[in-house]
Amino acid sequence: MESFKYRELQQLLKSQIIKGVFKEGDLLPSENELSSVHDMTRTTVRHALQKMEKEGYIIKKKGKGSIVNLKKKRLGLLSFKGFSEVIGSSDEQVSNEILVGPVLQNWPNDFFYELGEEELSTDVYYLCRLRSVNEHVVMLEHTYIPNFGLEDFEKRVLINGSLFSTMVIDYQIEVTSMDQEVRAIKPDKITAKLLNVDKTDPILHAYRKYGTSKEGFFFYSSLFFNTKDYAIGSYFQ
Amino acid sequence: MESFKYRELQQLLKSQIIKGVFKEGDLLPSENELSSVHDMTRTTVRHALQKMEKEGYIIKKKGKGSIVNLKKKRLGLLSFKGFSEVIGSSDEQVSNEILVGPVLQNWPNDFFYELGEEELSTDVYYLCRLRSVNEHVVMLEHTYIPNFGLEDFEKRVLINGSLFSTMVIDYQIEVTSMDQEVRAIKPDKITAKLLNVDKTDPILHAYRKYGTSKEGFFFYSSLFFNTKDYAIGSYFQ
DNA sequence: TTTTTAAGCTTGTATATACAAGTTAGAGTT
DNA sequence: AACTCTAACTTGTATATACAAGCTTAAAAA
Repeated sequence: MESFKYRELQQLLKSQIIKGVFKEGDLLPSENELSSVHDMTRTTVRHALQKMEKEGYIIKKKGKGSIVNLKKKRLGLLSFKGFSEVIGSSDEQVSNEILVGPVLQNWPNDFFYELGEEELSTDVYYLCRLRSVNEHVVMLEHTYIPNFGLEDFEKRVLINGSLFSTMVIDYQIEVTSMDQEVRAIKPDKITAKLLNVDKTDPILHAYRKYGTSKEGFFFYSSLFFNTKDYAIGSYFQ
Repeated sequence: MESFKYRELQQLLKSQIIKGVFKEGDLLPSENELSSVHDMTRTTVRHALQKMEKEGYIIKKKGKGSIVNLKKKRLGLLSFKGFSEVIGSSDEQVSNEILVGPVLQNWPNDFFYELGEEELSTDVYYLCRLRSVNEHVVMLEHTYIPNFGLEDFEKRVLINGSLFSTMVIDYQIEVTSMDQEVRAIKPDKITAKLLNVDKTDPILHAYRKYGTSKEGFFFYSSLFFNTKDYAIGSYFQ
């Protein structure tokens, strides 16, 4: 583990944000305060904050401060959009049901991404989750996480129901990239039933490969979306 | 126009990259060279380069230099991925047919995004394009561009067949954000015929709103994808 | 010839400092 | 009570400097 001052501050602030020490809309301590408290120059503090802004954790405002920003622009996160309103900020109810808890198993045959030798030599955590918005099922996700030193992963409870948050806080692994393939398909029988759609209804399918800050560590998802009630919204900048 | 040293360098390098002074894979001059040539500290040069890296124009490598990077990660750009190979880098043939050239017209009724008063008070350029890969039709795109001082837009030829490049070079307008809504749908009769799919085949649909560097200037697209032969690939970091 | 080493390039991290410019709250005025 | 303006905060831009660490190449050693 390389250890740089700016990186340590970054990790600290990030975990504080995720843990709720600083909440959505809060101001972080000022750059001057952070620099004196953590005994580093403001330049170093700014370096840390710039990285965090780039990753979407905060928004910096001149003359104001650094504002905590959790809902937007997190990498690979897709927000569900209603036809007129955005979900999450309003009073929509989002639920996250784990159908199959993290279980250690072998890799499936004909896996959807090509795997490296190291990956193939380990077993893999499989996780199946169902997401709903206002009682409407919108997403079915199959996740595959290689068992590279994830201690007691099957015993962890997902923080905020989020795999990403859990990885950052419990394992200091940051998701840094995402590669995705999207298609419109007709659902198979089981998927149709779980998503509560007719077998003639078109659904959306995505294969994903996530890259992380841990060298050589990737994890994978196969996702099915019901876009009848809610479209998939995404925002890039 | 605010004028900062780092911003001037940024603009200069960007335009040099787009004009081809520095090509894909080239190394930019080193930070020390840039700092002495343009009479600024390396810190200021680094500030400019960091912004450019964030925008995807370059990739910085420690010990190596700043590498020009045009093909990847440009905002809102979706690459088409074959089931095994990526298109564009290999010898796949991509064609871009304009079905309806830029024509000035009124806004359609019930437009898919809510429009501002200023936008509604102008007319709009409509553009309909069909993209194919190896004779397979993969995308149908309807684009709507408000006529905010776009001189002679209907006479322009799209640079590299790209609307984005044309806007940057001919009008100095940079696309800075993209908001998108995606659904899986059954095609209507006309769309099915254009995309060369059966009317029972699921296709992918997206509404898009693009934000630009020009205050208050947005443009819009409605896109239909045939994902039977090629999935939609995207990569984020 | 092959390998090792070192020098000289590159970017990355960090300190110390100064002034510019946006925001806000309170003292003083009207 | 309502207003103005200043003082004190905030982040943004910029300089000058130093050393660390990754990459490349060419000289030196095996």
